Amino acid sequence: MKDGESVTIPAGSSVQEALLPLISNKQRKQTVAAKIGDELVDFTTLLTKDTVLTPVQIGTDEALEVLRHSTAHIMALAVRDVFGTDVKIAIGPSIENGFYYDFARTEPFTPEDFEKIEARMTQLVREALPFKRTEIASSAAIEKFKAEDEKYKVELIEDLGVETVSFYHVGEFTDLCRGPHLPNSSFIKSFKLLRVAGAYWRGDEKRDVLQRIYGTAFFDKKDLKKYLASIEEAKKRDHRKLGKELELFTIKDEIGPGLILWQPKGAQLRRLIEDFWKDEHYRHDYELLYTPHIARQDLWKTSGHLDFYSENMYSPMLIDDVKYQLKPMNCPFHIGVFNSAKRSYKDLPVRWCELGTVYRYERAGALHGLLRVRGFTQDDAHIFCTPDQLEDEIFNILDLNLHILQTFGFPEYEIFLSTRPEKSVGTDKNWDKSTEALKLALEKKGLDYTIDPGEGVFYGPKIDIKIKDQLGRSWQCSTIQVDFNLPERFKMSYTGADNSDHQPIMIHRALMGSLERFIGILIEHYAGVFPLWFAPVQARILNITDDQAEYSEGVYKNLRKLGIRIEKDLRNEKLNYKIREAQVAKVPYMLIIGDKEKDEGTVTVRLRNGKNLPPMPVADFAAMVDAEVKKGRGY
RNA sequence: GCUGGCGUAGCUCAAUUGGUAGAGCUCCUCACUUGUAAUGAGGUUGUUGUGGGUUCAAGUCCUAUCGCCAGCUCCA
Repeated sequence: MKDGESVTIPAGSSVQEALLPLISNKQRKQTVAAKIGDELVDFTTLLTKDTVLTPVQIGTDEALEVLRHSTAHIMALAVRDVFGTDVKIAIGPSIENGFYYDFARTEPFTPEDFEKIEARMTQLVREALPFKRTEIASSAAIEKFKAEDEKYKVELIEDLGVETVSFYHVGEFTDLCRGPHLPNSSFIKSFKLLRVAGAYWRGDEKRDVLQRIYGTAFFDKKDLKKYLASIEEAKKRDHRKLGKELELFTIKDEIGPGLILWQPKGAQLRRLIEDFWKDEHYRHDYELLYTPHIARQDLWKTSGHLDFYSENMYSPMLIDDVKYQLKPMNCPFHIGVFNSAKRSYKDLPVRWCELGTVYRYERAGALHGLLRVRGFTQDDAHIFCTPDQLEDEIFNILDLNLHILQTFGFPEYEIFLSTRPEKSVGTDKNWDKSTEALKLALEKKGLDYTIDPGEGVFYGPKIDIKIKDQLGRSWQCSTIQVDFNLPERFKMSYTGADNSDHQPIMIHRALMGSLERFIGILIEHYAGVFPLWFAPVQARILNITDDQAEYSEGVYKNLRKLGIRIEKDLRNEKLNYKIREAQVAKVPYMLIIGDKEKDEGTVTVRLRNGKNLPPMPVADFAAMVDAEVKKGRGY
């Protein structure tokens, strides 16, 4: 049979018995499992009725999943071989990019242990141990595991609440497992243990802490190499490392964890992003707001944050005996602006945006560079509109949203529409109508989306947008949320054409999410090599000898006046040295000035890629930069 | 917050079984006046995160605390 083809297998035989005679030798080496519909099964699966089977071959995601799951079992077997059965086993699934297995052991696993485990695994793989499946009554399985003192397995089976469970045996190792698995361990061509970390039994922090060993496996050594290289690449691009090297930001113990200090270059980068953001909002008919960082505690009572968000809020401070709290969100302030005047239906929609800095408590272990902080700036906006305006407003938000993300170099999206959860406020009619409006707006914009049923926030449906970075990792930045709750709590109203009061619908939205986090993502996406339009430094002047210092100063002042982000390196150093430093600093243009340029009133432009442009007048360089910035920024 | 690992100069790192800290870069000085990725010489730099403790002696051991890292957890 041909690759990818399906075949009907009569009842009574195992997948292996039925399938192997039908495929070539070459295909046998390539086939690791099979599929019945969407369900993965392995060679040992016994077919109880006539079934349509599709072989699963190396090269598919399913095959990788099976491989990694089996490798997890081999690792568990190796761990038992090396450290004995005092090491208790929990669960060992395949995950994105690899697998893990959770163990309970008194001593921690060390890097040296990894070598031992890997060495043993290599032996086990060579032995081509078959994976065998058996089914057994749950009660018998529980007894077996009780006898072996495997309490995690006992609990798993008890919670399953089924009559029979399946076991997989490989070598001396028997594990409760749904499967499927590889035919035998020889398919495991290349694997690596990556790290060990604590993990709670069943993710519950009140329960035992287990040791989780992470690893990965591939059918091809080249793929493993590629994967390890991509981990290295991610390390090189780590925004914490680049942020230090490029002098963008710093975090100081004495100031506090999760609090960012922007250095001049980082501040410049941020200003450019903020300016672009403000300009685009102005062009899309938004008005800008500024609101304070603290408010009376009563405000947070009214908004409901004290009831359902206080875990993330900092303790109150007393001002003239009145309690105030740092803001975790900007919305109540924007509502305050709305409620500062009597509004007419003719005023709607209002679109108010703010780069609002909020403070939220994050657990110490969650903090991470710019990506997870305690004080951050949301690129926030709130739109107040009538129900009829909702669809158009969502459409316009999507338009602005995608435009901004695209301009920053993110053309790929995953979009999710989350619908009403069980616990929620608002009427069915409102939910249905709003959810429909979100759908229509997405469709009108021609966007594919996935529905996340019941994943909406309690106050309304929402759209989340994930972007993909240069390394293929996805990040959720944008969120667009409809809110029926706050307008009610703050008694918001506008006068309709019928001269009676109506409640506006509120939309919360953030496009970049948090500026800090977005900049962290940008640093990693571009590996610090920013496009000219938002590079904190656009050019650096390098003179060759002191003889051109005065001319260079003039060029510097001239370009700075023209708004070019320019630096000068007029030190008495060799040109090679200065070029190296500018290169390491990832400066887009180096302006080299020797006697020739001084005499002709020009600069020689060296690009980041090492190539030179012919000498050009300073004004031409400024015009070139200007044109490139306009191209990148859009106008 | 939890588990494990870690904390030495501004940065990157070194200090044999405990024996009063060292290198490169940065920075400063001098010489060199240099044409496309590191010129040479000299010099400064630390309460070894912080507080206790053990010891004749602690960067090394114990303890508390702060912070960082990998995960877990959390992220209406």
